[in-house]
Amino acid sequence: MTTRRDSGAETRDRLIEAAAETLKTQGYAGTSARTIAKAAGVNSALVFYHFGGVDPLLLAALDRSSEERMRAHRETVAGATTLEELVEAATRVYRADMEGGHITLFSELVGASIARPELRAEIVKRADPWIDFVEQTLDRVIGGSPLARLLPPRDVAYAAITFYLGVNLFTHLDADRTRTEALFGLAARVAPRARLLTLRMPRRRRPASTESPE
Amino acid sequence: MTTRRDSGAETRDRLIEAAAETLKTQGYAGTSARTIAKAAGVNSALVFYHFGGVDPLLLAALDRSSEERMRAHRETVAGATTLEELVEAATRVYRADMEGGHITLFSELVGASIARPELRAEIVKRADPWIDFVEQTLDRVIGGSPLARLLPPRDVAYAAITFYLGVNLFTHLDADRTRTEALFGLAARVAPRARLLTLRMPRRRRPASTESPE
DNA sequence: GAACGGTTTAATCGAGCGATTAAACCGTAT
DNA sequence: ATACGGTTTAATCGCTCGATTAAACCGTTC
Repeated sequence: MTTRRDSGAETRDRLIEAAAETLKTQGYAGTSARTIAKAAGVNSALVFYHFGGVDPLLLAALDRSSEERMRAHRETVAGATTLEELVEAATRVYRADMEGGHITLFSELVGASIARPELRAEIVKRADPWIDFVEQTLDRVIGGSPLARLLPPRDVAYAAITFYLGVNLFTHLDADRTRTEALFGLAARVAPRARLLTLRMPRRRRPASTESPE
Repeated sequence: MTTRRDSGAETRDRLIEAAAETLKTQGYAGTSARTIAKAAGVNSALVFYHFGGVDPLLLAALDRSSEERMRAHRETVAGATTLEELVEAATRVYRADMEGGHITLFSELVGASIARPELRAEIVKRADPWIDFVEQTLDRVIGGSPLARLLPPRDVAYAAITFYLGVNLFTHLDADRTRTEALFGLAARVAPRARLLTLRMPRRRRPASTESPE
């Protein structure tokens, strides 16, 4: 029973949905209050009435997608207890976010924030939870192991996010997705070896004094 | 001795320079014929007279930067004969391209090509030589080693480019560059171990029959 | 049934956009 | 000296942009 009084909620919903879709398919440069409103089947002035502007609407779209993905990823990753399982879980995460367009949403806004200082602060605020998430997950799985000293979870988290952001751009150079699949294949091939590192590297404790004159 | 007749060459030069600068600092959305021309101190109609449009000018700017960087990188990487040296050389490559803004130039255009099919084809054409370059370099250094079977140079090249594109976006989330420095630190810490993989992994030649059911 | 108020609409503003054009500019060749 | 032609300029066109506004809409409340 949709009364007119609270019909704003549905309009906001449609706008957020349309904003996400437009940003994914048209990029930031092709995203405007008019194009979003048209995709939502709604008057463009409502973008400003409900959200105060285009950028706040896009951030709302990112927030919705982010919350949904974060929930899904926490579940995906929760069961992983070895590095091998974690790499496999991460592969599923990348693939899901890539196919669902969440990476595009995220990285388009990161790119857009180049020329918009006020937007950048908002994006950073939304990126930090993801970095923390990766760090905590890594720490849970390899924390305390010798590998964690070679690869500090925080730093690896930075690398993972960097790679994550790059995936979006790379897939656009790769229309038929064969190259992207090669990336997943690479991860799948490396994953089984990953655990070997955690187990065997600490064993190798030779006096490395005479190692190599370079 | 600049005559008016061939003054077009200098104008083209200034436009290319200004186009690169504008794209780096303002992003694609903030780059227009007018903003570029203003930065070049030149009438905006000359963008169309000399280049036929904004996008061709931006591609020309990318080409100039690309050629210069490719030349520099071939030199940087030429001396590397071990995987460790190669990782160190690659670190210098990433750092140089990041600080010089070439990554921004590249990835901004990749991002812009989301909504522009005709631009995307041009970008792909310009990305392939870089993928080939990484692949050939990897093949030269680790080709034939058992590591190359675990990490096929072509696939690793895809991963390197993906990471390369991500670096640009990540640095924009990282105003003070401490996180980015952590990435370089990570590479520096991993590099010395990289060679161990090439040397010691082939030795481990156990009958892998009972390894893992998976 | 009349007033209220959250929502929606159409019209509009000034600005910047890509692109075009006619005219002016000015070395150079005749 | 004069005409040529590559280059540059200012003006202009049609368009889309973000944003605002007054009026209309309509379920709710009294």
